Amino acid sequence: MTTIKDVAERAGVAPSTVSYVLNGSRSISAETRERVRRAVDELGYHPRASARTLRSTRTDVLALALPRTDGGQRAVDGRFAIDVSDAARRLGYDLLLTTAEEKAEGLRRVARSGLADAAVLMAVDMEDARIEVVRELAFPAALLGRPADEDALPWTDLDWEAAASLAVRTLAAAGHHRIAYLAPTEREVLARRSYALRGIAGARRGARETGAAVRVIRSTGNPARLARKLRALLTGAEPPTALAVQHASALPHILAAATAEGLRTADAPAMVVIGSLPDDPAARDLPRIELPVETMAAEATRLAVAAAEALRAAEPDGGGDRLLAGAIGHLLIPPALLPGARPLAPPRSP
Amino acid sequence: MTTIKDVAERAGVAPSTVSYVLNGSRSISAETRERVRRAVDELGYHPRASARTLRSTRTDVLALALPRTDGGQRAVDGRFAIDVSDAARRLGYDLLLTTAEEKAEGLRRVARSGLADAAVLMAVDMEDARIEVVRELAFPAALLGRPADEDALPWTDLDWEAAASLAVRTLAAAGHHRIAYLAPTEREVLARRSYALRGIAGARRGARETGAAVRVIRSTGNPARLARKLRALLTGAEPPTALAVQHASALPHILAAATAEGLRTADAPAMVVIGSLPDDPAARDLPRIELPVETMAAEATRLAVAAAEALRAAEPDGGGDRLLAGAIGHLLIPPALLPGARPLAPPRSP
DNA sequence: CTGTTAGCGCATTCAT
DNA sequence: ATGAATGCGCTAACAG
Repeated sequence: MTTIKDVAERAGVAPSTVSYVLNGSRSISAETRERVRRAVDELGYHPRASARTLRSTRTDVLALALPRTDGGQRAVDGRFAIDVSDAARRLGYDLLLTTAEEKAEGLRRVARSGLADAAVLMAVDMEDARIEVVRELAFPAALLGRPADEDALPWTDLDWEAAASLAVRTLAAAGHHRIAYLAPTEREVLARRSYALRGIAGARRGARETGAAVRVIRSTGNPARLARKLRALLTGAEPPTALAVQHASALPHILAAATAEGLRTADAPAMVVIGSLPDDPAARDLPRIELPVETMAAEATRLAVAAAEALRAAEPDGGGDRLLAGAIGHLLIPPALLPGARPLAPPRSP
Repeated sequence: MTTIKDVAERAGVAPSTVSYVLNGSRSISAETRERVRRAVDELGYHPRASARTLRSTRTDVLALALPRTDGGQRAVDGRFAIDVSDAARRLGYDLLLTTAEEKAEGLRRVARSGLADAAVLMAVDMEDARIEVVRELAFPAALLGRPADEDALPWTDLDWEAAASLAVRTLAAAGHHRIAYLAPTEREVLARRSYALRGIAGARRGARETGAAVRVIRSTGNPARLARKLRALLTGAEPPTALAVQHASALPHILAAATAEGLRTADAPAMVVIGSLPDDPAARDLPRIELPVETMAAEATRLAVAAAEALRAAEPDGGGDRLLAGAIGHLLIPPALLPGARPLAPPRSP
């Protein structure tokens, strides 16, 4: 309830002087600066964000557009959300969560009401409707994921294709000729999620590069169905001798099934995991390519902030949105294979 | 860039009329209402949040105060964050994440700058410094966790004490007389996190109630140290025949160690899990008491919103903060034991 | 340079 | 249904 006027009165100066002291946007004599400082402290004054924003058209808030997903995915999404929040805070921004119910409605609402300066978009699809939305609104945004059109907006992502290919090549190099690639869930594939499609493409590329037979299996969020699928795979004709697993969140299920069906996972896993969370204890002992959550979060945040600043810089002139197209940055993160506790198993002799 | 004035002009009415139409805070003739509606659509008008807030002193934003935790915990916290975001949206609020770096600084900043109408506080400690902060600022808040002082603020929580006690009693009823209780990490215990201390208290109570010998072991986030701890426990003198596990996020590690050391987890687990996430595949097959994330998130959000509304209702009078103390709600959620895929193992004969 | 005055940004709401 | 006042902080223009 205390305003800049109260502070000014108490310090015996004009309101504008207080503003200048607080923003440092002008030199003020050390003596009055001190007086103002003291008045601020004594009154516990803090500028009203809404007033500041109304005047300056900046909110110092970033929006994070989350997808609406099922429970299994939420832990991963939430992890990203927290890391983005950390990164944002380090750049002086707060983070507003936007769980997009329908289409891009939440994002649209946040952008148009001026609740945020820029947005980070999670769970990017190959052709993502939100890209059109933010462009149409000329709202600064960065993608946490790599869309089909790489020049539409700045983005960052793990190189899923390279990761999947690396996983397959690693297994092939260990002597495996029949490999199963456990992709993300059917649902994610059908939604054309970027990471899912690129992972599958990478698996296929790995097959071509090595000559190994790679069977791509779409996973499922339903544990019972997943177990049946895996059993059918491992007990069927020409079963694979190794597994590359992109559906990392189901790892415990997969390990259980693989162990039960004799894939030698317990003492020497014939398995590589792709995109596991850095602290996932289920993946810890396996050879794996981790999801670089922190790097991705930091970079996407940086790109979003950069886009917001570019817009502010361009605005005064009037040229505006065309200019921005040229300055779109990317960060494609190469996969790193972590060895796991035990070396990769050689294939069982048939 | 389009304002309420533009709309008014296009519709041939006064700005205030547009406002009334948009907020429905007054009856307007059907005819002009239509004209205004059309003008809004044609211009794509959306009210500026900062202007609205400046005037009305409400933001329709809720703050979520997150703790600063290590990676392992972040997935759980993030899950909560998303569920709170969902719940908030359903009540017409957006959610602002506040990763509290030092003490309650983030929360304080958000409250004082008027960025949010109320806060939900996560990861509550027994004596939580943030409680004092929000009371001092007269900022509406609800706790996602049960503090020592249960009447300071509204809160909701799983009844961890009852849950731990139930877990111990369940194991005892299955014939186990020596039980180990794997509590949360040392770090959480030392931070005096409410759920950790109450869980341990419940385990002790369970021991008293059943006469079973219950050894409480604090866990650790370091997998290697955890493995050593478990090995020492299971191969030491008088090893437990069953495990109650509150450190659910380390479950894969714990299962591995328990299996290796001969606790019969693989075919018939002598184990109950307390506070696992609803979709955690690692806990799925075990008898467990799940963390009711969705219920807790919804309730905490509801309480926070209720607190905000109570404050708004009280404000005009002038009575204010004293009034609120009487209307503090709680929701203590009783534990529910889910059976797991296989029945609980009888103890091995010694 | 340092400090002050005045006007602006936009939606809400009380009188008229 | 309208006009005008209001909420709060920023900043250009002005004065010392």
